[in-house]
Amino acid sequence: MPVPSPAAKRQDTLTRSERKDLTRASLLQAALDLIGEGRSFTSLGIREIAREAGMVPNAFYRHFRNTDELGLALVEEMGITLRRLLREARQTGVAPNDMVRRSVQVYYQYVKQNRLQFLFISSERSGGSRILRLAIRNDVIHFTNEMAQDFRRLGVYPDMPTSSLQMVCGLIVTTMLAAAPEILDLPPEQPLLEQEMTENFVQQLQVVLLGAGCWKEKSSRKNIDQIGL
Amino acid sequence: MPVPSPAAKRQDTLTRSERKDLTRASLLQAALDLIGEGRSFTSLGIREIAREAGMVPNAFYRHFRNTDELGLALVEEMGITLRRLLREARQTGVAPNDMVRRSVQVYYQYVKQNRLQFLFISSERSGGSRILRLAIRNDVIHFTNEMAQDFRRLGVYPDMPTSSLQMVCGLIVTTMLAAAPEILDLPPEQPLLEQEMTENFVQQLQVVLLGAGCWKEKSSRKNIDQIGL
DNA sequence: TGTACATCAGTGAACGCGCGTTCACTGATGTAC
DNA sequence: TGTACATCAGTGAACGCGCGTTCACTGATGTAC
Repeated sequence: MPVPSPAAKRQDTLTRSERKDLTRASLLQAALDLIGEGRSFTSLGIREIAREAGMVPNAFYRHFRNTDELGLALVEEMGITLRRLLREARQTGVAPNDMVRRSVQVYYQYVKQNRLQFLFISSERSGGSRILRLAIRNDVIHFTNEMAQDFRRLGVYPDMPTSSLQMVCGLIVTTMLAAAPEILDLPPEQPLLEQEMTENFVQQLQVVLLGAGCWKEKSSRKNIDQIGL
Repeated sequence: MPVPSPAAKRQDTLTRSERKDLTRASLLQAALDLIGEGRSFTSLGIREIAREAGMVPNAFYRHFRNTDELGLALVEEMGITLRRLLREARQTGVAPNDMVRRSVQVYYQYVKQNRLQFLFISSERSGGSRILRLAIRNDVIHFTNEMAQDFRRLGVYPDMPTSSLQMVCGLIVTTMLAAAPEILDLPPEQPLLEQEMTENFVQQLQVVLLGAGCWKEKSSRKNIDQIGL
């Protein structure tokens, strides 16, 4: 009879609900892994996910009623990931030089490190099931508002009304999220392409921030129209 | 025996290949219709599309080898739609007042009128099959470049180098495309929500154009950093 | 112009397969006494 | 602490169904003479 390894022994001491949580987590991970293999979440089936997680198909029902419900759990995970991103960005602080470039680099690394989650968000944000789409959009709005609060707290654009600050942050978030799928589709080991994309991204954010700096409610519109567009 | 109606008679005079083109078009329309019913393109099947088009499943193969090939045909249609949008915007000309707001209204109407196509682009732009995704991204780059050429021709930002103009147009297009799914998910008959969304959209574009107006290659970066972000 | 033959868009039936869902079950974990 | 029972996460088998794909076909349209 084999002596149980420390790991096995540790597993043996888990309670039933702890084991259940582990299985649930492995279902979530299985779905993400399948997405990582190029499948789209919308096309995943219960049997497929259960198989990838190494269990019998109907065991799925002990954890989720259908794939949409599993999707909502993934959205929740993503919410946590986004909040973590903001926290990290906050800790980077308001550096004096090249702030935008550094933020872009942080974001770039973050997207690559959380590849599967960003793949999931990017593709389900406007495709697939309506329930999932709205849940993601809700989280994105949340994220945008938190960013606006951070701006306020850090004294960025101190004279700007809150609603305008939210509008500007919405624009930044849109730009960020649009960049994610391009980052993820980038062929690996192509530092030149990578640099070009990053540079483009940096410049776009600079344009937005510059515009926000000049922006003053209604009064500025006339000036814009005079620019000639 | 019934006298053939003028329409039927006209149909009778169609050549074989003309009839084939009509069937093909009805398959494309069937796919779009199913998307309009809330289905995502990725999850559509050959049998489903053929059924919606009123034909036997295997007739599908006379026109496309698989759903991806049909998707590429839809992307091509979309390319035409986008070019039409640019042409219409061009004809509107460089009006002196409230240019941005008017452009947004044109775009808003355009998205609603071409609802199914924009639903298709929005959801397949970053989800689903890689082939489709890349094809759409290619068309979007094309669209962006054409917009940049229009800007140049119309003398908008005359001192800006072409690469920067493209960067700015990329930002505008990103913002436009991000707005599409929100426009499409808007509950109907809610003029207040509609107005809020439009207003937000207008302001975001104003910020971008304002920023582009101040933007001057490398020299401006220092200023941005001094803003405090 | 009329006839005989070729083409080919669409049909109808059939196939094997993986799907979602159900059912009765097993046996380890948890609980009450 | 030990025992008897309840709970319930995961199993194994089965179901009916719609899927993609194949095959031989039909009959109107097109072509060659």
